[in-house]
Amino acid sequence: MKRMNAETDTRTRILAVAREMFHGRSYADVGIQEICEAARVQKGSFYHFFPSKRDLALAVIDDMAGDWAHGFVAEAFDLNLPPMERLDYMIDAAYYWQKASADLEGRMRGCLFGNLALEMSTRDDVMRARLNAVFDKARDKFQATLDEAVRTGALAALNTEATASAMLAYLEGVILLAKTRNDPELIQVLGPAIKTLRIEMSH
Amino acid sequence: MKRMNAETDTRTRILAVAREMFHGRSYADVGIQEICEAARVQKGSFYHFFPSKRDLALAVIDDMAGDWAHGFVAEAFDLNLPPMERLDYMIDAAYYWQKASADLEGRMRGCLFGNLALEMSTRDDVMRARLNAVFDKARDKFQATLDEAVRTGALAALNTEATASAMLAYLEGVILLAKTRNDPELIQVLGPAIKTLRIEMSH
DNA sequence: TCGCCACTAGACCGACCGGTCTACTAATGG
DNA sequence: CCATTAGTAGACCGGTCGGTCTAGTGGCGA
Repeated sequence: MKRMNAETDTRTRILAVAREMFHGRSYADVGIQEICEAARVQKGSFYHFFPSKRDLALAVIDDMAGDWAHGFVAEAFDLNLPPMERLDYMIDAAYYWQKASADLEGRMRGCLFGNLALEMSTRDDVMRARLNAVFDKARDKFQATLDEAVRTGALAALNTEATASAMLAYLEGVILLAKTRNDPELIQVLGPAIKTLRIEMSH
Repeated sequence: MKRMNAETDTRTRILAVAREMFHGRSYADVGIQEICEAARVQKGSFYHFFPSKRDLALAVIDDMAGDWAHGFVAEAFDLNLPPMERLDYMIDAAYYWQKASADLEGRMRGCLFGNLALEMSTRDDVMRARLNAVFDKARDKFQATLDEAVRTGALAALNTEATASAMLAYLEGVILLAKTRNDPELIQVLGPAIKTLRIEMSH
């Protein structure tokens, strides 16, 4: 690498702008030209860093998944809280995050991964697989939490893997509904019920 | 109307083709020309019936919402079954429906309304409102079922409106996750847990 | 029978799409 | 100090987008 200073690095700028735009609109609705303008970059530079729009999207997914893993998801789950309270913490975090963008831009953007998953799953298997991996990681976090809750006796024994998937599904569903209503408050109303979800162990 | 025979009516054909394409791919990914070719119709005819692509999408939403209301949703909820078992019936219906298209086309298409909601909610408020109305109707079905379950004593008193929303959210979330995994079986695994969802009455 | 009009046919439009290409700049390693 | 090369600039490409427009066509009511 020639440029080692990454602060306003071109690639980073493209990535940041693309993330915002994909999140707030959709993959298909955002053009490369538009991204370039917003990032104050020329087409030539863009295609120097990313072979195609699709590869940019893949990079955006990885980028945000990384931020997630080291950001508020890690916070929510690795906290010094009783396991079941961590779920409340993470619902809260989701709520405040969505509320912030709703207040700022007037509309809820929902979950980037969920948005992309529904838009792209039937069109691009590689992207689908990537999104799938992100969801798997999230499910693992839920499952670890549930395992701990069972271990400490806070929760009666259950199928933690399936229940973890169910919780992730519920979270995505709540965000979907809230986005459709354009009302982040729905997350606060419905969110806490995530703790009631149970899938028993199969015998 | 001049043409009263609606069987292979042009408008109907366009609507049917558009529904399939929007459902299996996405709004942005499907072009009008493509729709016209598949429906064996010329652009002129298309724009005779629909003022714009967006209006077509609106019509598709209404069309499918109608089919739903009189189709399997009505079946699932108006059945002569104990209320809580109706939920199982409707999970089953969702599973078989998704499995059918997965087997046929190799990929799960998910829920047309959920797909469109995430793609279009931030771009078109009218479409968002329309989708929202569809979800509201679905929630009402859930709520009526829950009310009945409470009335018959099958379920302890709870906030039926909020719980109904939660159930709808969960269903959409499960379908989202299953679509991302491209695995309809997930609906069968996670679906039944919909009955464990509970939001208590606020005091 | 004639005129009206729902409907069809398809050429055409400007804008924009994702992507390519060549020319240039400038920092770096030898 | 020069050669190399990462990165920038932006004109350009064919194709497709949603949408328009004009010229029919054909069946039905008067």
